[in-house]
Amino acid sequence: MTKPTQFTQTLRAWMDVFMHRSMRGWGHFAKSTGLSMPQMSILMQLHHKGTCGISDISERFDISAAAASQLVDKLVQADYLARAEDPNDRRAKILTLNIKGQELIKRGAEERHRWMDELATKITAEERSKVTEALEILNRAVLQLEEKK
Amino acid sequence: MTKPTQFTQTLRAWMDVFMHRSMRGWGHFAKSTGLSMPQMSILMQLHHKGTCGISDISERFDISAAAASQLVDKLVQADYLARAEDPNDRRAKILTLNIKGQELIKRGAEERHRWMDELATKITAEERSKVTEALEILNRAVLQLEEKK
DNA sequence: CTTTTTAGTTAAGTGGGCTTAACTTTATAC
DNA sequence: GTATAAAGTTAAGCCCACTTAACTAAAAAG
Repeated sequence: MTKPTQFTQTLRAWMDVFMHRSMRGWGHFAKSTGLSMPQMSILMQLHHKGTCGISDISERFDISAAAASQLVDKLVQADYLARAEDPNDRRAKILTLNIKGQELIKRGAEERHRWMDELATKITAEERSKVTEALEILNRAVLQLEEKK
Repeated sequence: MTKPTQFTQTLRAWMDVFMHRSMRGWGHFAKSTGLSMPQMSILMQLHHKGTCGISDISERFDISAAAASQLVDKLVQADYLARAEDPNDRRAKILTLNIKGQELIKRGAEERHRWMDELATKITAEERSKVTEALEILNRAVLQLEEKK
């Protein structure tokens, strides 16, 4: 690990700002849609994973299965996601975002992408390609990290 | 804006993963400390800004002044922050993190920094310097963006 | 085939965040 | 100097997330 301090410091600084903005952004967006933050988080989780069961949500957010079931039920009733029976295990449910849910997440993401587009205008084309390359490196590293688990 | 698509796509991919991890991380950390997410957010906001008043919190999180006052009161009673009178405007209060609050935030940040350190082990020294440079570019761009407001 | 474990639901009750409304105190406007 | 606006606080009440407990139904274990 050569020069870990500068790397870490820079990454930290970036993280601080970036996370601050993201969380505030999602919070406001959730409020504007009438959904609570936990509900929105479930939709995001589902967007990320594609599909999951009640117990997955329970684990991810560290809440009881009962709480997960109740939250999901509201989202199902509001038509944001579908809850189907798992053919392989008839006790389990398979949750998937339906169109309304997908569009909601897309809209939320777009709002925050706007900030990134603004960011893009503040840097030159040359810098932009450097940043792109760097982020690709990071994305690849993340994949490696996730695979190992 | 030359090649905006690749840049945007990469930034988006990074953002997705990164935000997901950060939010889950903070959520779990908040729970482990016994604080709620709104309370934790106030501490983070204060860590970020250094100092602010009740009305600032009210605006930032889009809640009523009453709600902000109540949340702050709990944090004051739990000794996470200090609420002093503003000498320039005796109606207003000046909120600052005290030692306990600072250490809490530091601890929370460190936990997520551990992930970044893991990330650092997945990339070569050469890549690391590229990434560092790129993130510095982004940080500078963010500063420019914030100044303009 | 019986027992136990696992996935999920339902119900009752708790706690916390949030709101509105009424109020105090200080600053600003005219 | 009086009126109005602004910063916070307090209280009452609502809603929602969350928990525990009791339950159903299906899978796994023995």
